[in-house]
Amino acid sequence: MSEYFDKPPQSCHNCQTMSPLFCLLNSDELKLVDANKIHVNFKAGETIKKQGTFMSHVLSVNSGMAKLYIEGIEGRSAILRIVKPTSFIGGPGIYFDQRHHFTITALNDSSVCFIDLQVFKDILKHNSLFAEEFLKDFSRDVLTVYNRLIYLTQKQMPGRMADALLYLYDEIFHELKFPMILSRFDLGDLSAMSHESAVKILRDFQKEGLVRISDREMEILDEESIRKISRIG
Amino acid sequence: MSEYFDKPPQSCHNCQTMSPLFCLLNSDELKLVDANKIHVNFKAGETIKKQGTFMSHVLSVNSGMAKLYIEGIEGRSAILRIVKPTSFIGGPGIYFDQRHHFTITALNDSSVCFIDLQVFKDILKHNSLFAEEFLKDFSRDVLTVYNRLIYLTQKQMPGRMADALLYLYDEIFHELKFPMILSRFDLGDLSAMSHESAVKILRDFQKEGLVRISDREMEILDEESIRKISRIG
DNA sequence: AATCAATATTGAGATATATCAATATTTGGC
DNA sequence: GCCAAATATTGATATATCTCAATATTGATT
Repeated sequence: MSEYFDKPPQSCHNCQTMSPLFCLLNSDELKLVDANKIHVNFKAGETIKKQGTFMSHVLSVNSGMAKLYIEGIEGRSAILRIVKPTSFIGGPGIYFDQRHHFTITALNDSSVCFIDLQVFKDILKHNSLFAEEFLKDFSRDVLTVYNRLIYLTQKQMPGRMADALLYLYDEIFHELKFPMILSRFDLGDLSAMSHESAVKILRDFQKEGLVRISDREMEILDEESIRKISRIG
Repeated sequence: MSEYFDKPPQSCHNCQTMSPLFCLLNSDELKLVDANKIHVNFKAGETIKKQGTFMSHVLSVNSGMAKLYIEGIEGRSAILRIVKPTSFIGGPGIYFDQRHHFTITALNDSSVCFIDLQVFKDILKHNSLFAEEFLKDFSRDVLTVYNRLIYLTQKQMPGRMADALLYLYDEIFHELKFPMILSRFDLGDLSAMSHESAVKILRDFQKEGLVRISDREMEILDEESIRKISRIG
């Protein structure tokens, strides 16, 4: 009995947390998705999808935050982006090799729908508006990676950390004060530096009054200066 | 009557240098492409497409090599890939914002077809086999960028240079001895280091007998060692 | 409340890498 | 073939960054 029935599997038709992409489906298509989806809850820290595994489904995150990262060399990771509700997660594996090319880990308790990949592809083939929007989404993600490639290879640590903070502000929380869901290790993985360096840079920012870090909260106090540090690298 | 008529504009139907993607078009679609394409020759060093400009066309490189790079911070560039014939070039701008997100410069004399973007999109919408192949192509490119992101941020210079050389061998020339079409600046941009560092690393490789560099030619002498350097970073 | 494990912090030292400046070499244009 | 400009090379030096090791703090579990 327990958890299994706490949240009765609801139909996609009256789902309040559907990712915007799926709003473009008509009733029949939604029914198809409904019949071929699996809904799973994850606890903070759990792995939602593991890099390298077969891509049997695409994902839609209904609630909770997650980090999406590439597992690189000798255990090091590069966080590509933070996933917030409600968003679709596909990736280059859909059309290339049907594998996941990143790992997704829940940062807090999350609720995720897994939609059968073949069903997803079939719908995409027949609904061109949906296809266009999917491609737009995918392309936006690609541009984020372009951007990350540039700033991670061409800026030094303070600039990279500033970019990481601005990313959290601009793209994820839209508030200068936000809950610090990322560990120092995570911040290092997001800005391509060791976690010790992440600590030191943040300490410097704090000393100069640019940010305030208290228990599980981060506040950008001097946005202009942070943006300047981002700019001058 | 000069260059204009040296190479009479040939029809796409009997084009011998069509990129593989376009081989999936039927006769009518090819006719449409034919009627809405422009063919241009470039000299070595010329800019084929400039980052930031409006994407009115997609490209197909018929002959010649080119470098495709992102213009980053303070004039620094990151080469994403080397373009060889015959290949299609689109990019994330097609579906996101109709802009070019990289610059393409001819490395030697090149011949390029520009295909009207709207025509391309229309065909894509109606030919699902073509669409699938396009997506596969695009996804492969994205994975290349993923890969580059990891190796540029997680390996040190010798590993990055080894990867650059192996990229040229594995993906572009398929021969251990190949023409050195890239300058030291370019090699630096391909492996995220200053051109002076590129020179020094190559000198070290040469001293240890791993490669041979002579006028405009590069030869990988000890592939195993180069692969090992790539692996251990 | 006590304990253990994970995370965070710090500073010292080692290392990787960029920058600068000087010189050499190559290349394209005349 | 000569010249100017671009490219390549080199070594010295400055700087950025990582690694290591030690300590502190926090969080989860009992």
